[in-house]
Amino acid sequence: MAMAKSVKKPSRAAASPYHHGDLRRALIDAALALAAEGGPSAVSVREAARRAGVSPGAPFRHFDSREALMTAVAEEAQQRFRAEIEAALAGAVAEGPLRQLKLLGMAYLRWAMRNPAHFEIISTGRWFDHDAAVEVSRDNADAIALSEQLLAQAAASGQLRSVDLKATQIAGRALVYGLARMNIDRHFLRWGVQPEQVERIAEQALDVFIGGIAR
Amino acid sequence: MAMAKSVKKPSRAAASPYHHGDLRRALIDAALALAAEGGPSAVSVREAARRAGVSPGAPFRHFDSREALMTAVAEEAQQRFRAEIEAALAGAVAEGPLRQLKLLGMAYLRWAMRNPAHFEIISTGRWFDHDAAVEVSRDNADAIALSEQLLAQAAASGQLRSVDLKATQIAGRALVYGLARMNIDRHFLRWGVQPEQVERIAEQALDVFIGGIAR
DNA sequence: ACCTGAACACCGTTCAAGT
DNA sequence: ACCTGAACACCGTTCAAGT
Repeated sequence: MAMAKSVKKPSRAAASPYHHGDLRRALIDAALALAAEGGPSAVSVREAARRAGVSPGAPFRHFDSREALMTAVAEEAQQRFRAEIEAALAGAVAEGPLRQLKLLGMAYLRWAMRNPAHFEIISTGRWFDHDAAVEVSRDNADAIALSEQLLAQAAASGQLRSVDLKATQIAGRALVYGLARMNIDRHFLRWGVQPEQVERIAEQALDVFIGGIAR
Repeated sequence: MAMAKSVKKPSRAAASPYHHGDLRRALIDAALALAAEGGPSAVSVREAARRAGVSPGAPFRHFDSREALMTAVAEEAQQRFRAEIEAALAGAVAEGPLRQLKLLGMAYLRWAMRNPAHFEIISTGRWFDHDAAVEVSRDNADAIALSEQLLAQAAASGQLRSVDLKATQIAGRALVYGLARMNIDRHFLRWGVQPEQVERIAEQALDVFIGGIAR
């Protein structure tokens, strides 16, 4: 009897619903997968629990609410987003400020367009409590500061047409966010742009913008 | 007894839950109000029914599903959106194409920013079936055609820097959609823009863009 | 300490029954 | 023809009880 028990335990470590191991992690992964499959609204605590093989109440040991789970999901997505942008900028420190701005925009767009549901979660703000997501807020402030700095550099070396840096900065962000959003909201089909052309046309739009602000 | 009945009927025409009069209209209005109060996700068939003073099943006599109700709401919102844009352009037929583009953008942004929830419904596409919303699709195609025409006019009279009209057109739409979306998603607070400054800064961003594409 | 399973208050949707 | 009210299958969340 004691032996049967000791044989059973290790072999059923994954199958047994009791003592999961890292349920918190499993729930975040399930939520990320659900979002990728059906959008942020397809994330449900009960379905995440089902996929993790636990009862409907179990997730509430790890997250106070569905919103708290979404906040953790957002933090995870934000980390991936940031990593992609940092990698893109790492090899471009020697470039001019407008070139760096373009690379920043392209990295932003690439990730947003290849991970539309995860991008939607971190940017829409309806899915979780932004103030509770420390990393998301910090990364965002960092990105804003970086674009401000690059624009100031460009202005200082006489590369810009407009003197209104704040409006230029916001226009630039609105452009990339708008492109990412048009992709999420399936606007490109109405604009006659096929899915495989979206990244290319987005890059061209970014070129039009940067060409426009440049002297 | 017959008299009591004939007295009762007219005086309770509104209070009596039976034979509503125009339940369809009342449900659309309730849904519009719910959206304005708590965003599109706050629209529920049951709550709309409650506000209209009918039972939970009653709405399904008029709408096949929640999505069908949202489609009707979107059609109504789209009509208001279109009316605002047409009014703004009506007095500008004599203006140059770039000036008309700016007025088009400003009218778009004004309505989007003053009716964020209704704008979100018609533009997000997750809230209803776009193919079932004939008016929304038609209006959108019209707006695309108009901006294309204005840009072509500007190009023909040598007013543009870039030759890539398609990319320019998409960049312009991404800019205004991005600004409207940043407002919905509360990004402007993170950018240090107070609510009462949003429309002004959006206009400045639009000026930067149009100044940028102009020769 | 961590999870189950029943429970409660919601929601969308259906359908027989009422007027 | 139009609406009620009960029902069903969901969902988020709580909580006593199990291990």
